Amino acid sequence: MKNKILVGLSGGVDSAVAALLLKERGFEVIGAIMSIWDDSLPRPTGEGHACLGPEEDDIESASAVARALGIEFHVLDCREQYRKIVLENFRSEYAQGRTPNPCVWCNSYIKFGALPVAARKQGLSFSHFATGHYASVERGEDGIYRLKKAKDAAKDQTYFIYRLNQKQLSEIMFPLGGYLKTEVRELAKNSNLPIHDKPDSQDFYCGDYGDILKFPNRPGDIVDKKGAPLGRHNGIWNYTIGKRKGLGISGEKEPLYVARLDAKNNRVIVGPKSDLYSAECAVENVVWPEGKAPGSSVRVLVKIRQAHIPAEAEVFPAGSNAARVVFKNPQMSVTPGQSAVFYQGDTVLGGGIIA
RNA sequence: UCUCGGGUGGUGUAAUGGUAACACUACCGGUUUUGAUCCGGUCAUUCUAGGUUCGAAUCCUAGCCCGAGAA
Repeated sequence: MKNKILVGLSGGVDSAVAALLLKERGFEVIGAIMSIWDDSLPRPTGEGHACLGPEEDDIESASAVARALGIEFHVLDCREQYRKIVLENFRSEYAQGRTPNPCVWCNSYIKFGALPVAARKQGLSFSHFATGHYASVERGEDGIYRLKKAKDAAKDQTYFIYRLNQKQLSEIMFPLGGYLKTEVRELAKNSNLPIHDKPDSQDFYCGDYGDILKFPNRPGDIVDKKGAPLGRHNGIWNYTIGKRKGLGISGEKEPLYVARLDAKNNRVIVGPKSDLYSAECAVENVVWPEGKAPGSSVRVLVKIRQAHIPAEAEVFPAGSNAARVVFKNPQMSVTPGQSAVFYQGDTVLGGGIIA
């Protein structure tokens, strides 16, 4: 008996090759793309490919891939959930002077949440759900599913999907986990997939974030640690901790970075790089993919943003959904709203949102 | 009005006779499935007008402007 696999297509190379590989392995494959773009939003002006944007082209690409592979293809409406969960979080976090990571929310609750649910609601039946993410899932001898890093360390996406739970992990397949990006492109090309030379998408949204946030300007001071005004801003949501560009403060001996966002007083606090290091941080909304929090503190490697080199740290669980992270060496730009993901070797042990 | 000091790119400084340096900002590009970091690149003929000199940001003269002081 063949398992039926639903593959989440994006219109890009990775998901296309994921579907290709599954098909070659003899699975019956169904393709689906989720629709998240809300036409009431202004059309982004920027160039390039982003997750959120008018999606006719992506749907067309995904459809072409499905045709090339000879598989079923469906468009699943996830707009409502996307708006409620991802965009809502995006706005509320920025409003509080925090820096959200929409990819984390989208993956856990839309791609690996609303999407398969919508598919089943539409009558599709499948045993597993696959995507083109660079990550791996392994089932241990103890029956527990573990999320592990991809072979291609540079492309590993576990940081974005650490919130997946046992139920989700049990039905997920990541066909690309053992491949390098270069190999994936090669496969796409050799199989004549129509999108083999499509550039990687990189952004969440390629327009002006203000279009999504819809916040009116709220000017305030940019100050140094002592509170001395150095410049002005039009809204603290235009800044994130560690940001250097765009401050417009000249004549300093060394570059200034955003050290803190003070939502209450509508101020951006800046300082030299040396002001950006934190020895520890509190993490909330913590999840433990294996099921429950460790009984005691654990030594792990913690990644506090995508492209951060994981840092040695000790995590002290506080109840089931909070924790305190103490870094061995202070880390730069520990940013509230971003995720801290805990790794033991290649395995994702848990993670949460930096408080 | 007088005296002293000073006027170099968007900002802060350097170069005191040999064709303008450094940092910051800004912009452009690269890296990056979070507009972060990081990396590369670009941006001044030195307040104005004369003069001295083979040659001046650097010396001289006048003007303009800024700061400090002065019945």
